[in-house]
Amino acid sequence: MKNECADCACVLRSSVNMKDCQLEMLGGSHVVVKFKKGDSIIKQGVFSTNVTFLRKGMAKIHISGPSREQIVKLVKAPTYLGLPTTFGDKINQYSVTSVIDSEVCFIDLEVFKRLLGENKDFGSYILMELCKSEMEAYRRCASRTQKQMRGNLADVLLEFSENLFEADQFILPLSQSDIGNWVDTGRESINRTLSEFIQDGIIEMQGRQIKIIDKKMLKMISQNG
Amino acid sequence: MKNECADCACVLRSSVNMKDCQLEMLGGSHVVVKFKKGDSIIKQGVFSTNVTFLRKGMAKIHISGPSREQIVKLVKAPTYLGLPTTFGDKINQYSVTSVIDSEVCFIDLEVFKRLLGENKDFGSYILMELCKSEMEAYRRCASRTQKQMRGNLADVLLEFSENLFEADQFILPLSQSDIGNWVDTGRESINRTLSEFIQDGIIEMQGRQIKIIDKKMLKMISQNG
DNA sequence: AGAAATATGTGACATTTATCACAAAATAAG
DNA sequence: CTTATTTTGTGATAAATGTCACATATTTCT
Repeated sequence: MKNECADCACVLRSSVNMKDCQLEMLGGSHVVVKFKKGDSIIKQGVFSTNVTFLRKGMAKIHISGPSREQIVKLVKAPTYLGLPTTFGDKINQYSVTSVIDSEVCFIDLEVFKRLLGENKDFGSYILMELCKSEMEAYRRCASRTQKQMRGNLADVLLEFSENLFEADQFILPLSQSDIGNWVDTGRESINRTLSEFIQDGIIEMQGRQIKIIDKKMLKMISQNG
Repeated sequence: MKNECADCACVLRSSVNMKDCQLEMLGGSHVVVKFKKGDSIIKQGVFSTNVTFLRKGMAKIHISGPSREQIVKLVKAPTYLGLPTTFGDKINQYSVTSVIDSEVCFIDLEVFKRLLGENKDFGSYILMELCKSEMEAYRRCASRTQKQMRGNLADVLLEFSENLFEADQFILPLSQSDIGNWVDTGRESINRTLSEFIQDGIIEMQGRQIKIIDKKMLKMISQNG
């Protein structure tokens, strides 16, 4: 396989000054693996000694809660997967599953750590990422629990449209019951609320193809709760 | 004021190898401030250039959600406060308020950053802390949203008993409405559920003095949800 | 100490969401 | 291409919790 690590790393190059020898070090210790839609990339409870980087595609991060599986967030490439689970413990604390065909780069943990120590920029980049995602987690949790259905579903649709696909039209990569697991409700409620949105002319839907018609209204719903 | 930084830092010494010169650097750039119960230590939305370390006491971390204030977690000394908010952005992303009389050490951000770069142990210690608290946030959020009242309140009581005070008897540092803001419900529900627990002989209560009688039952309630 | 503000206890009632049940459709598997 | 499995659509009902309304304590402030 061609060494695609420079590509991988170029994502970081914009913000991080990475020396060629460090790139080589990365290049020498990585494996790229393809995952199909629905394949498990990281499994909660399993021992792991790799840092995982999502090169292409999209994945859901989920954790098994007291009664059901909870989707914590959806991420798109390029991004590291499971940094917190990698550093805190050798045992994965959550699962990651691809939701569309994806490519993942597995990097040896020791090499990664050495890099962190050697390259100050890289270290603070990772630190920042962790901080951002922790803050994000707090905000989302507060949002989820305080808003009700319509607000939460609006958030999900906006998240797809604005962050994940950056388009007003997209194909939902999740089933309705997954969305339910994301916003803490049953699939039935999701289904009903989607129907309401269609009725109200906020979105159009055919199968999993979704088109956002009235984004302003969606934002209103997201805000007022 | 006597330079108490060696004390402060000794917390880290167990896990981190900190050189004396580095300790001195810290010592030269810190200010210790006392806070009374209820005082605001960090205010969401305010500009900040300090790293904040809780030397003594206990504090609540809270964030303003869409409709009300959400308590994210309670922490006790010794611990850093607001690392994620300090690094991600110069503007505080959440608030921290002392819930009992406390002492806080303000450290210059630049000095802290230099230290991070110089001392690899320290850097990875901080990294780990961030990872742990992110994982904790995920777990808690899933728990909160999936359990109902009794389960959540049981969790809160156990958190006080096992982690914060490490005793079966303690004085609640939060009002019932604060607890409501913590577990996403109104003060009325908290009140009623506390009464139930008393009725069931699980706890005793006089004013804010709480005594846990049947911890086993409390854990049962916490688990089954 | 006395007044004002904040916190607690408790009932009645409305609302939201969870749950169950079952049919129809769409996808995946052989 | 046909069968099995997973998803989606929709009604009826139950259960949990949010909300409002007051009374009573308790704390804080001057």
